[in-house]
Amino acid sequence: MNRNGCPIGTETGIAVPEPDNKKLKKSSMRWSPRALPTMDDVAKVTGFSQMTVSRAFLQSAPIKEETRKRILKAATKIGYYHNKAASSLASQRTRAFGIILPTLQDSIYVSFVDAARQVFEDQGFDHLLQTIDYTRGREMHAIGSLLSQRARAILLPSIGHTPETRKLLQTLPIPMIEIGNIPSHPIHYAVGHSDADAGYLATRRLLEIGRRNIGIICGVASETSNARSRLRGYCKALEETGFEIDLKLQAQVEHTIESGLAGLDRLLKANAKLDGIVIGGEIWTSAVILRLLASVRRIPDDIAVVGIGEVELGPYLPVPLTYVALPRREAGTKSAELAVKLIRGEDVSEAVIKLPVTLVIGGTA
Amino acid sequence: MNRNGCPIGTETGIAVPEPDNKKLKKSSMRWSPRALPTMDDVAKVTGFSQMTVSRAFLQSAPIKEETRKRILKAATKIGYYHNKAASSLASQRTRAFGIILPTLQDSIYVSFVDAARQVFEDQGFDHLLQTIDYTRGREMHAIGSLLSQRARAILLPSIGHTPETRKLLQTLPIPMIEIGNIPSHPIHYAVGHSDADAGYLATRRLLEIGRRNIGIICGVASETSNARSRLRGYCKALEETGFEIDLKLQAQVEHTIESGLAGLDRLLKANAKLDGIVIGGEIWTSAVILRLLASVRRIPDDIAVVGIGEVELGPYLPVPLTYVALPRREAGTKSAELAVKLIRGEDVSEAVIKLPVTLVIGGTA
DNA sequence: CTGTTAGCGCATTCAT
DNA sequence: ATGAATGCGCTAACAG
Repeated sequence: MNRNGCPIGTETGIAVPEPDNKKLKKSSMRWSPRALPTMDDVAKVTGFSQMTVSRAFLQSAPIKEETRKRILKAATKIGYYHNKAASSLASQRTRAFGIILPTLQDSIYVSFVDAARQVFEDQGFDHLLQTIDYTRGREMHAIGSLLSQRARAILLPSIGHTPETRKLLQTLPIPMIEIGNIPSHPIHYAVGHSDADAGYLATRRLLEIGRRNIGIICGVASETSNARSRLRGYCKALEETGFEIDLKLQAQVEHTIESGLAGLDRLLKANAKLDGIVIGGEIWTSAVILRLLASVRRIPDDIAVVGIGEVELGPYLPVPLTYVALPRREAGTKSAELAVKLIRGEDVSEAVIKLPVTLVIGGTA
Repeated sequence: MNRNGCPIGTETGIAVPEPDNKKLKKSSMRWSPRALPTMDDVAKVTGFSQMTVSRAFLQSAPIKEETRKRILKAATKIGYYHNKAASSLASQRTRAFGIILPTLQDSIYVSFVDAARQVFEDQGFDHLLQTIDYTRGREMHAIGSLLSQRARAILLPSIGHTPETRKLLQTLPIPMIEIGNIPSHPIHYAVGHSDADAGYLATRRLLEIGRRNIGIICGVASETSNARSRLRGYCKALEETGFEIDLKLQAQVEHTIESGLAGLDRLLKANAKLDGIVIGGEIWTSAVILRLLASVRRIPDDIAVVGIGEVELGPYLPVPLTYVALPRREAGTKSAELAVKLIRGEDVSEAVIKLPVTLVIGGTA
């Protein structure tokens, strides 16, 4: 900082700094590959045998603590990194789990991944992250990649398996742990919640505060299982209270904000007396609320709104969001713990772990 | 769907479905591990030698197309998956790149990762994703993990290397490609943009529409290099126009919405005539704009706002966002292409690829 | 185009 | 607690 309170540094603008790197031949910017040291190299340096060096890197091997320290120090010094390919080939196993995510896009799975990662790391395991971006074809690709890397188990979203895929997944040699909406017939194991419960809880809230014309915006039921489940919970709540199901109150939309807003417009146009909305997906929540406010509807006076799933902006919206919280983080922890137990050959009491969804009351309903 | 337009399915509620899995002993839910087939197994089934099976899985190996097809079909049938550990051990190389992300949280890096992944996949490479959640200690952990997996190059954010880390990174045996704000002294290679340019462009816009008391909300300059750069660009624009730098117009805040809003409040309190704000981070953008509107300021009439970085909600805010777009996706593509070229031993013309930032004009400024 | 031989870097098993 | 021999599953280099 200079006295004006602004950082001192290179000029802003067109100038681009030159790298000052010794391993780059200045003239040609070509990278010269270098081979990494092996355990034999570390052995030679320390005077121990290759086997003892190996022991220094293993979890529980008989080795004197001082020896281990000496070896690890020497290894660091010469730039040795434990070769996992060789290690897992020799030991006939890896210490890695796979995680498949539908998308990185709407950061829904962030807390899930974070929680799972923490468990794996604490237990000395790696995790291999794959994304499929809601593309069916990429799911098998991701699984293939993880199996090629000999992941010990795979955590994957429960959404969107076709019956054929499901059959194929059944036969896989490692445990598949489905996350999110618990499927009616899990492949192997499942950890998550019931999206039907979530839809039910959201709709119940609106009914309880006296709403009678309740619409829902959600994904396309024929395509995604969680949209199907949320819609089912919505219908159940309505029917329980003696309301008729009205298709005009359902907007099944694509997974984009634009599409969600179009769905909202359809709902408003087709239902003059609309007084409640369930927003069945984080991606649409903020935009729908802002659009409602922009159209001079008061929330919750004119229209009450309940979201499904937490959104970061929720507490900072003009009216703080009322929503059904889904147990993402807990699912991450529980599923990772389950995975670890399984590959340890431990007995697990349940193949399905169902976590509760909870209503968080803000100001929108 | 039934005639009422709602999905038919299992009851909502407490009931949890039982898995119908043959590989699970019903009584104990314990997983029985199975060994995966090897190339020898495939060889036996097809009648070819193990080496020919190997060729069927190699990128460019002399093998009759019909033979390859037969082998691949048999492999699929018996559930063989190419063993990457053995493969890379034998071939003395992997086909994997590492990507390190600061966080999955604010989905800033989604388009970057997506673009990079696409390049890698097209070229037949894997990618290994690691997250460090802005924690310094985890960076070396992530790099170590990637080196253990023998990644051929690493794409990593340019933010937040301490001088010591930087020195260590210099000596690594594989190319490090820094992404995002281009550092003044890249470790090896860098692909990205200038955050100083971004700050400059945002501030210029506010000056050009006649604003005279322009504040900035950004990260803590002493901690993150991109906050430092953005602040520098902001100062440069002001000084160019002959304005004094005023510390009261700078809010350096933590990477949370809460903290950003507190910063906004400080700016408003300390500067009665504040008529422009640069929001130097996606995480704060939507919340700051909503708070301004809630406090009965008109945008842009009372206060004009320019964001740095695109936000998904931008077009759907009460006033559509004016912002400086950062080349995330292009950086993903370019950096992945660079990585591939490097490990192919190809010559690259530049060690630093600087991509332009552009002003996208909405309604907030 | 296909088969044979050797060995990648490490962990297992058995010695000491 | 340490070392020696052996082989994990695959690919490189050669032969045919």
